[in-house]
Amino acid sequence: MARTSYTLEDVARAAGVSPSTVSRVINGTARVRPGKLKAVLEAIERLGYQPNLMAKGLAQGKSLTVGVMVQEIASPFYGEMIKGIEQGFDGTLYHPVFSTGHWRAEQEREALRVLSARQIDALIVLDGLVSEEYLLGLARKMPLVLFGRRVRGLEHNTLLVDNLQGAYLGTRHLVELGHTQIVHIAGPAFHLDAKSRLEGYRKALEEAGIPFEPERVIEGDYVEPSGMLAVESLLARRIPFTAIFAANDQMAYGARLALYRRGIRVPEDVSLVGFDDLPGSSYMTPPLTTVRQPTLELGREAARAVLLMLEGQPYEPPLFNTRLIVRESTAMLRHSRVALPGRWS
Amino acid sequence: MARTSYTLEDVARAAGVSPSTVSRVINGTARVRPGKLKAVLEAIERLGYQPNLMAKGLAQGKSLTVGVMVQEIASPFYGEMIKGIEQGFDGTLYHPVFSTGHWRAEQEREALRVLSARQIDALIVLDGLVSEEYLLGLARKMPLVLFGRRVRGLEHNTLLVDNLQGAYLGTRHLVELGHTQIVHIAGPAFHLDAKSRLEGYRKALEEAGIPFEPERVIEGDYVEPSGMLAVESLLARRIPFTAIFAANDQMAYGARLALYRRGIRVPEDVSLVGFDDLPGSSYMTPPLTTVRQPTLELGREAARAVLLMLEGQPYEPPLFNTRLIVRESTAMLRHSRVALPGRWS
DNA sequence: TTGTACGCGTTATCAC
DNA sequence: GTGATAACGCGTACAA
Repeated sequence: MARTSYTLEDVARAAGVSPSTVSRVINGTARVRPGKLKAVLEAIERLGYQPNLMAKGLAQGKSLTVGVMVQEIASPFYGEMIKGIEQGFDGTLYHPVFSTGHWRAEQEREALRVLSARQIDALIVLDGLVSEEYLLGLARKMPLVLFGRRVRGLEHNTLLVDNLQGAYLGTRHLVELGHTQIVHIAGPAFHLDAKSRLEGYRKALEEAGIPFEPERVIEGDYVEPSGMLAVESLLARRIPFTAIFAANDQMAYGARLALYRRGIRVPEDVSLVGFDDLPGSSYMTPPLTTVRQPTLELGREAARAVLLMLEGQPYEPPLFNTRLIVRESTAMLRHSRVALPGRWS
Repeated sequence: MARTSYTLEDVARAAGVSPSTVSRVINGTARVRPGKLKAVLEAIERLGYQPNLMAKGLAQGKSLTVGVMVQEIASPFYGEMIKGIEQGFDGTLYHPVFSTGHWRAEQEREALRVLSARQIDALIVLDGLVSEEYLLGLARKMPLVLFGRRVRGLEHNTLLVDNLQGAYLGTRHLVELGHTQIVHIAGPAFHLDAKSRLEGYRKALEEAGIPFEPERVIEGDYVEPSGMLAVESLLARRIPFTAIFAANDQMAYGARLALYRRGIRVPEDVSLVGFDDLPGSSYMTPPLTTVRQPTLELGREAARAVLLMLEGQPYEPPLFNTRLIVRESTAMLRHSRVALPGRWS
């Protein structure tokens, strides 16, 4: 295993100039005589020289690396965001480095520790439970972009989605189809999004003059099994319903399976609405009506925000809107098929 | 923004020792007098000192970073592998850094370039089209672990899954249920896995005395829409079938939707088998019978292999087995319901 | 056992 | 314009 790669000095020697000149050519830091410029460029080409980013980082006190703390790397939702973040850094000198928190404050801190040891220049935090003080402390040290949390003092670093409006749209869609017995499978109570979506559901009901009943809200944890359990619980408690609004698509998938197991048809017997519009939702059987959240764009915007902050430019985060995607899991309520608890349990 | 973090020298000063002693304490490079050791440890603790990995890397010619070239970061399949890789490096000093190739040789090279600029110490390559020579060249420079490809000379760096056997199991399952009109939605021909799975399908048919008919094989591209198109093409050409073996779960999802659209029931009219056992497959309607590939374990093993190679230890890759997961998308063939092309098109 | 001095590959600050 | 020279923060011979 000979020398693994060339150094700036090698290039300088090959081009017959000083290392500083080579550096200047590479970074465009200063003008150099055309002749030398050409010689340097050729030498770089010929040797296949690649700058060592660690050395560059050491010298400049930068790492050209942006840390991303994500909760789960293999979830369809975060997957899209990660993809967006990657795209956002594409073509720049910066590169994202990921670390996972698994929704546990302790692991999140560990993840952040790992990232900071790598001298990240900026940080993107997707959801999580780590304390606000901790985040505020980080924000003092480097550009920080937050998603899914609201922290006082970090308003300008936070990407917001109008979850309340989205949930309102989803629920109103069911109301417009004639449904009145609409249950809600909510997300975890400590989750900001979940709270907003519950509010949106409530708002749509109230607007339609349908009484809000707490027993019609089941709290899940944003993954499939909880959606399934929610439906089973509803059925076991003989709570009648003709429509379900799930706080995210994954729980809607779970709910859909529970209904299938009981022979309850979607959408003939029960209409189902999700939230997120995951890539798989258009392939659910039947394709899922859901509230689209611009996940990919959110990731791209997070990267864009970081890049701007890194340049010292001001950043004003936009409010992201959601939109209803009507597919085939929702249908007009037909009275002959209203859910009869007795029939299902 | 004051000084962002402490240096080894700060710790040395605080502990009243020399920087080298601090270094020795941190790396356990040599024994130090208990008194000083204690002082150093306390200083580290008190200052909250964290070593600068870039400087460390520069000094040792290592980056403690492992590059991972993956084709798609937001796919359920690669998502699981990435998760496994992350888990595999957890608790070690190494950290994975990802870059995506999108199944395009040019982008793959770019991704590899980006990674090598970061001085990665080792590389994990998941699938792809970049030339064998290129991979061989990389393997000469650093530990390399390959998945999804076979390259002469890199046999000991390659993680292999017995795809042929898996496809055989999936197809045989259909045969055992009485099916004889079994179509295959294959993966891209240039894909090694796809070829093996096609062979497995063929082997199971031949073993059962069922003639292999090329027109019953439709080539897809491993994503949902192609599975949908495959079924539509079959139907349009009035090729009768009572069972589908899809080369991966994502295409099975697409096929399932096409069947739903035509009112063809699964499994009553057509049985469906996939491959991979993605996290979502147990929530398909009906839950998908599929051939499980130990994706998470593969990721973990890739990390383990890299770690061993990094230590200069010999590595002998195991052959990963698949196993059939029978769920509800397959059923005994009932003659009264054999697919009648006339009825469906 | 411990400290000093140097080098890792690059950029930044000087003079020239 | 250009080239020495000194950092950047750490590991590591070497000397003590």
